[in-house]
Amino acid sequence: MINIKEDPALNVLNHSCAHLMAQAIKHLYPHALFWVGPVITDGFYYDIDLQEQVITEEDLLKIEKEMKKISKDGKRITREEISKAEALALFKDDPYKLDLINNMDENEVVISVYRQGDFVDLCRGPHVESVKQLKFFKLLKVSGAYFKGDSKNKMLQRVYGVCFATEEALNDHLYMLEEAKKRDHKKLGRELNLFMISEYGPGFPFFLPNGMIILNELENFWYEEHSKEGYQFIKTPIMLNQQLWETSGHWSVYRENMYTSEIDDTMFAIKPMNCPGAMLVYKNAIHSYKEFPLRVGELGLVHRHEASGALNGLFRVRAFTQDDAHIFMREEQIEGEIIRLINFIDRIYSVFGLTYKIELSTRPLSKYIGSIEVWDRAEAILEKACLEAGKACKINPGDGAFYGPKLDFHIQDSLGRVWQCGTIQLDMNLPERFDLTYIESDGSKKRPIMLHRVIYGSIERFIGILIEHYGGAFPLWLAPRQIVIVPVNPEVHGQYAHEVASVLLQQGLRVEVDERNEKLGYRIREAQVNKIPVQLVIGDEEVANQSVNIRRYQQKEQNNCNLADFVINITKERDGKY
RNA sequence: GCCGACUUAGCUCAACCUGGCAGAGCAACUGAUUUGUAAUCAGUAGGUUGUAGGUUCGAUUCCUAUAGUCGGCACCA
Repeated sequence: MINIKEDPALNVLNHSCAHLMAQAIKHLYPHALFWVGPVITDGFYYDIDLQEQVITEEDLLKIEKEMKKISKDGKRITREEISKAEALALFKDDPYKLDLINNMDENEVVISVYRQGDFVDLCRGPHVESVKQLKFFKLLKVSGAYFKGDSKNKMLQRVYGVCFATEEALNDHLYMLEEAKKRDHKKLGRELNLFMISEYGPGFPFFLPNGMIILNELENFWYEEHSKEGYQFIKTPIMLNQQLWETSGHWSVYRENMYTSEIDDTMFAIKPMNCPGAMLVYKNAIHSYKEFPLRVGELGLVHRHEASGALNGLFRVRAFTQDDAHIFMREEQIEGEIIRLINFIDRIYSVFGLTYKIELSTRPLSKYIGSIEVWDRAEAILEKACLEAGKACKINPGDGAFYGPKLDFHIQDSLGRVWQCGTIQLDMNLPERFDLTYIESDGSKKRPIMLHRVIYGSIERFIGILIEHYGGAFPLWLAPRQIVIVPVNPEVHGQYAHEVASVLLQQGLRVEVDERNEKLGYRIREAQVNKIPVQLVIGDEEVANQSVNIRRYQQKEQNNCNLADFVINITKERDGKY
């Protein structure tokens, strides 16, 4: 997907198109006031205060029409540099522009306005020379957006659009958006019977038999890989009492998002995070430096009361499984452990062919605990580890958790939306709150360093991302239905078909025999539609040669292969994920 | 939670604007057909139109509320 914001030519084009849209909206809604209209990754938007009026998606065509009219008129776009006083005078009736101008320092920035016909806007530019150049655009959606991004402020209306230099480029982009919609995990999840969400439990996903297979494969894979990395595993309770959450600090900070229930006059909360339980496990024994780094993993089911409007298929749910682990160590072990983790995460993602970006989130400006020196040191270690591991790392200033800095791994879905999956977080809070200790080599009691980390992030979300990433056509090891055997004539070839099936079943492959009373073409089509990786057709020839005829998903060619070789090849493919 | 849109058979959609017996394709089921690589033919069944109110002689259609879903915002794994 093209990043319009980072393409210099498209950036200018889209920015100018945002102005064109604003001009058209001003024509149609004379009372409209405009806040800002920036370029984003997939186009542009403008935030508008329509004062009681509403733009709905139906109105977008009308606005587009007006934009085309203005574009045809072909007015030049001109730049003027003005003083702050002049700017304040020019926009004296526009509180939004006054807000912007008042926040500008004349000595630092040049204040400029751009004019096109009857429209003038405060803007840094640059812009195209004439509105005539803005021909191939499309308004895509309209939504609400809080003024200055703060939910305490009033909501403005935000209209999104996109602009290209040629009709082909625009059409390609729109086509791609349509294609991406076909990969939507909610749609594929229903079609392939992977999961469902009932209105009786908004945000609480149900996994269906096919989805369960994917879930189990991912969990098995996770356990295997973590065992190799020296992890131990635990399972901590779903519910723990109020006192524990007070100790962890969640009761005061996170209470709104926690589900609670009273048991025998004591308040309990369903865990929104696994850490406090893991702390109790650590404290259950006395630990020595010799055990470090102590890696304790847990596939932990957590529940969080997420805002209703945030829910979105498997991407955002109220109950999910974190592939959590807590690692306890000495300070000098941090860097090595983090490098090791980055490589581990990289290896896992590469199995799925997922690309990702790492970001380092640093100390928040206000709400944080611990000393600045400790934060600086921790951030430096994270950044260094990232560089040592050979990964680029963008810095997100002030985005860290209150308890420590973190490295976040961001993966893109099919619509180009970015999801945080993996994260490595240093925690400077919980070891203190739970008074965790270990015995140093000199016999003294010391406080261990602890970090939390996840790789999938949430298995539910990760499955959503995988569904879209693969477009529902999973690699063999993950495919819920791996092989369909289609006897040409079930009555004649059915017996051999079942013999083949039982050989494959013994290898732990997921096999079905489709002996329905339907034409071969029908059954093949059905297997293709259901994105089943391997179809084996069996007729006279195959029975005679003790062979199978192989056709793969989305391929037309067929190959004959004797059964024994096929079994070897297919199991090798399944087990060779990397 | 906020803004907007949407909700009709298992799925995809029609009828709604302009109130008057709720339809189609796919899937399912039954029968015929016995099939060589993306849809064989015929038939059957499937619905308190998300829910609750209201307007009306009459509501899937108009109005109100509510739930859920989707696109964003805010939040976030």
